[in-house]
Amino acid sequence: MEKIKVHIVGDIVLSKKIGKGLKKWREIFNISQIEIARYLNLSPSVISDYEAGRRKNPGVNTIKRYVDSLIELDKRNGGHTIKALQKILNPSSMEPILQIKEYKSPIKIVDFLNAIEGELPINYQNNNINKTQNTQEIDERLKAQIFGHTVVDSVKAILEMNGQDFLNLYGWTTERALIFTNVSTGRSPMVAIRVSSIKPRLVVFQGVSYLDRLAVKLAEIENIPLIITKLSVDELLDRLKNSFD
Amino acid sequence: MEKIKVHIVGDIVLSKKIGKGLKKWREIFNISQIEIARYLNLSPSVISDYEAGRRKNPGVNTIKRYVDSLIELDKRNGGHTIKALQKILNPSSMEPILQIKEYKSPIKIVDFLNAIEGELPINYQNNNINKTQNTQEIDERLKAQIFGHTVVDSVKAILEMNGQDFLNLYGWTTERALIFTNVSTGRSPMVAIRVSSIKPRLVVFQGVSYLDRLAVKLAEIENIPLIITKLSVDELLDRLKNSFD
DNA sequence: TAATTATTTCGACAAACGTCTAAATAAAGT
DNA sequence: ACTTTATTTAGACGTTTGTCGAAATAATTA
Repeated sequence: MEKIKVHIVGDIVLSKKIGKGLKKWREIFNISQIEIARYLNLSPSVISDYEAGRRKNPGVNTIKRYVDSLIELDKRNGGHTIKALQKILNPSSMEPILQIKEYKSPIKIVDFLNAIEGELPINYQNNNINKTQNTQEIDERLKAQIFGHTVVDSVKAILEMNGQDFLNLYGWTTERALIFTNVSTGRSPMVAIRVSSIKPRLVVFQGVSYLDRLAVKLAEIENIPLIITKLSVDELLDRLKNSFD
Repeated sequence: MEKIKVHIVGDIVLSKKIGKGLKKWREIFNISQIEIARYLNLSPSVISDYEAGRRKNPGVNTIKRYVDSLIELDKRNGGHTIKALQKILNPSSMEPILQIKEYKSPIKIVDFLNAIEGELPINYQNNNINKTQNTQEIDERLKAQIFGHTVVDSVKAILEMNGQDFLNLYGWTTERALIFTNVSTGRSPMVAIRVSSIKPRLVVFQGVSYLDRLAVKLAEIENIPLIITKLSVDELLDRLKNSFD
């Protein structure tokens, strides 16, 4: 919110014509001069004077109060303009999460892999794109530890979650497995991880019909081990529920 | 560079004490009051008055000239502070962006659509999923206005950008067209928009071979008009460059 | 077409700004 | 300790801002 305000104010102050800058943002927020005047307890002609550039060097308080009014009035209108920011501040439904668990002690990825009958994708093992991805290095990374897991229905997640929601997948640590069920190709979940700022330690796909090449490549770029399991959703949830305690 | 200036100016104007805000940035740039005074052809006491908050509501030109002097004097001294700030505020390469433009005045989406020979996807028009998506409502939304556009190579964008980079696509307003080139199915770009906090006003796909159904559905959920263009990348960039001035 | 609402234009005026100059104080350098 | 440089403080004054209110114009609605 504050960051957006800094950008709006900075943009207006640096406009070649301050008045036009004010008007531009008022139009973006879809608010009338009369509404702003009422909010600020000013005559409507004052707002028109501002936007017409009657004064060549308005004071900074004028700009601040004008921008404040845009934001507050937008809020009152259940405002779309700052809706994305409001979404960030108010987490929405967690329904796409099927199971989330923090472990009492860290678990090695190789043990996790065994518990869910997971396997590395075939072309992951034979990949020549990243020459460092040899057997020895994969073994090294499978020795890494995780502290929890989150199971997500990937279809629901992609449809219902936004950036902030994505952060909520991580519990208290990102050192965890992120498990996507009903995946199909795997591209969408991996793209979502790609654009997210926070990365899991391990990604597991359940329900793969055809593993997408870009998904594999993105996993490599992110340096995240990618595992496939052929268990059903119920069986997977059961195994996870009764393990790692 | 301009972005840094917007950030500095916005930060100063929104400071609880403008004078302290000015001083903070002067100290960051490691420049003396006397240097600023010389640059601006003012008496040194004037700069001190500014920073001491002698006047409660200084004019925007005062702030602009002060910040200009910081930037210009830093440039003369090798630009070290500017370079450091660029790293902080804009960490990675902007290479995936092919073109970014702010319009001098708002453009109707319908006019934009005509300029790039854009069309609505077939199943978008006939879709029954969202019953409100009838011809009349689509026409209404095509009357909406945009204030700029960003053209992005979608393959490079997905591979090289993270969440913060995605915000950089928006210039100074989200009321813009986001144009993805070399799209193929369109699913990845639309997923990326899905998980991003900030949404464009309009999405354009270039280079579509098979339009993905999920991409269309995501556009509807986000309430973002989705347009397809058959122009080549070069032709598209050319048309955009020479339009909307 | 007429009524209503929104915006623009402009004169007026009290308050505040922008800047100078002079003198004092603080900080840095020798 | 002394000198030099940087910064602060305060009085003064011409210029500009912020705002009101009235009237006119433009846009929207009935």
